[in-house]
Amino acid sequence: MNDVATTAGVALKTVSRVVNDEPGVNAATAERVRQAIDLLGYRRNDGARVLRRGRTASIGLIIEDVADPFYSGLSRAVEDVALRNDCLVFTGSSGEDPQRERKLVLAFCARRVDGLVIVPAGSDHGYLAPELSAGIHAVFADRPAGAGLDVDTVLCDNAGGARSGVAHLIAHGHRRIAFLGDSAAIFTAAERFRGYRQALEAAGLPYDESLVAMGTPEQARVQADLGRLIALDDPPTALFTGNGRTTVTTLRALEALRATTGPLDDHGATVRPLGAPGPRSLYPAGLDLAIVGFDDFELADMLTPAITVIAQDAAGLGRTSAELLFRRLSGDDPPAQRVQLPTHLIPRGSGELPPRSCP
Amino acid sequence: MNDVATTAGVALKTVSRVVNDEPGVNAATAERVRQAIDLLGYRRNDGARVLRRGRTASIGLIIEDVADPFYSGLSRAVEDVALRNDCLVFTGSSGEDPQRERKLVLAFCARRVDGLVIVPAGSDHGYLAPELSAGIHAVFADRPAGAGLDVDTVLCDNAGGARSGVAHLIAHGHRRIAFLGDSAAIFTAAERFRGYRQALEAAGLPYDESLVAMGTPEQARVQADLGRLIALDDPPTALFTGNGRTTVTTLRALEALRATTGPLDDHGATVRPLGAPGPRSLYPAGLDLAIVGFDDFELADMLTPAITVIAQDAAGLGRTSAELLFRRLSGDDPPAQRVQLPTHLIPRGSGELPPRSCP
DNA sequence: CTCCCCGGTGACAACGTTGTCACGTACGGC
DNA sequence: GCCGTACGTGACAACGTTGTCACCGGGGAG
Repeated sequence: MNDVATTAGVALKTVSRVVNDEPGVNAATAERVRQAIDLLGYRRNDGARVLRRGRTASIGLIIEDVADPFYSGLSRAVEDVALRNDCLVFTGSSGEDPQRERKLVLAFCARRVDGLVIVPAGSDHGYLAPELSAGIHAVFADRPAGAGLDVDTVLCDNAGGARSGVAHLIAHGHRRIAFLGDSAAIFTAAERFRGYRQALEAAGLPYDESLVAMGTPEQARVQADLGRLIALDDPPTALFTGNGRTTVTTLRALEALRATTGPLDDHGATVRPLGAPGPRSLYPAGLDLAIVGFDDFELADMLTPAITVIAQDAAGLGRTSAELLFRRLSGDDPPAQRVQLPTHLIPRGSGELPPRSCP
Repeated sequence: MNDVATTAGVALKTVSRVVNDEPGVNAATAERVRQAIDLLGYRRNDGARVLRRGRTASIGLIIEDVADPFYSGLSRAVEDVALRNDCLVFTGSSGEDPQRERKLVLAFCARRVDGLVIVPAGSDHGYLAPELSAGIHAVFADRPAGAGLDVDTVLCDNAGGARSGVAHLIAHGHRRIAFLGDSAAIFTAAERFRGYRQALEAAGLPYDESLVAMGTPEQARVQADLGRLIALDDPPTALFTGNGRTTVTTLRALEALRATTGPLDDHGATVRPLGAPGPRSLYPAGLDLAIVGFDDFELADMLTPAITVIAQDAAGLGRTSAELLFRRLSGDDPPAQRVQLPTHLIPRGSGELPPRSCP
């Protein structure tokens, strides 16, 4: 900028004015400055600008994993809102690791982002308190902040969604419904489990601990759990899966178990055209389970049978969080609020299967 | 930092030394400084640090859409490499819009990112030249830079992959193979189309323009094109789809066309257990097409039939690009290179279907 | 005893901006 | 002729760091 000023034969401040489209510069002078800028290939250093002005026009986004479709949808929505506010986005994946989350948050704060959208991995966010009181705004998305932090929070109706999914299975005649979910330490998983129990209770069905399997969505674990469920004296006729990853893993595990057992030949199984409603399984008893999954996923509608899901709105989560953040950044300062986004059930076939007839 | 110095009763510079773990500070003094830091909740302002030192320890990543699984895989890989180099990542989605790409790149440059990983949407990157000569390094991923820019580039073997996919179909007896791809203006689409023609030529098969349909992967367009293909006097017996999105859209379009035509009853169709090898279609002649798709996608293996694909390595693309970038950032300065990553064919069923027997 | 070196510390400028204030000129009204 | 005003412009400090250099006192070598 100094060079530009010298070249144009004006003072530093005049260049600054031209660069920032500030009024009060003679048109001829401005033109001379612009020529110097082009000549020297000058670009304003936003870092210095930020240092002087205080606002960085950037926000930090911390999610569990950009590569997960749920979070990448959320991510894109945040980015769009940010861009609309002339704001750039630092993105970081915590990978469900509270240490990495903390490191990223603090790194973003050291860069003096104006605000943060956080999908927390950990449950202790004490480390954020100094940053918040230093004026960095934070919004928690998908999961709430640890105790003692008074921040805006945007959640899905996890319990309600799970409740309606399980109720849907009950309405289709199921009485033994298993719950397969993520580790109970994760907020959303716990909430969905709560919804599961609420639905059972509302229908007057007993809660049976042996029908519950929660943990990391690894194929091996899920498959082992499914094996155990099927081997029960009174096995489940339906599954409720607690998130997209678990749903897919469960489908894969079922496929693997079927391959082990071997498909039945046509005895006792009804052949149905692909995609037709009301499919009946070709597989051994115990493996023809109804399924409802929490969270929609690509191609759920193209599987056989198509998978009934409780859809949550990842983009809505991101958009709402970002909008809340920018409202605060623009000076608005209402008390911290908690927003809950609705879910909705998409019946596709797998959730409408009746309990298998021949036990 | 000034406050910390005052509180601890030392000079500014001493605090700086403590904060940066520089040697030459008395242990007792350092301890006093650290207490003052904790007391005041001080965090170093990395913006100012950057201003003074020149390096920002951040890079910019521009992709087409974070929400697309291919790019989100790439994105995650870049992020991981960056984090390993203690570097933060600005992410931006261009949405295939050259203007937005340019805006994002320039915004990142104004923030003085150390380097850029770009999946270009446009083909004119003249605007980058000043930035490059200003010392910002750039690596192009997935698609090459516009003419005249001498930068590192990491690509997939698009032509080779498509060639092997089409050759696979030919090896399974197909002679009429349609190509459904993205707009020919997109580099990868053009390359894959080139591979398609190479494979035909290598097998001595004629190239028939009426078997080609390129454009945006919208359901309506793809469906119309499929309708046209099927209505040909000499319709294709196999499809090669040019990217993941197009593959999925094509599957959906086929499903829709089948629904229109209505499924056949059992006459002339062989019933097969789900997931068993060598499926035969239940659908009307003309709709039981073999398919090979470029780019793997989640659940491709769970569809009926499972979809044979040419897998490309999105994470590898991201990792390689980022590593190339960081090698340059660490001072290495070899001439710009072009890396090509291999693809590999994953046979799953849909690509091994023979041409339909009854025409 | 003198000299030199070294560990510990601090003063100061610089990084590239922008906000504040003040300067100088021209102009219209009294 | 004088004042007030408006406009165009510039000097300067400040943002929060860090690199450079200089200072001070103590201890070992000569």
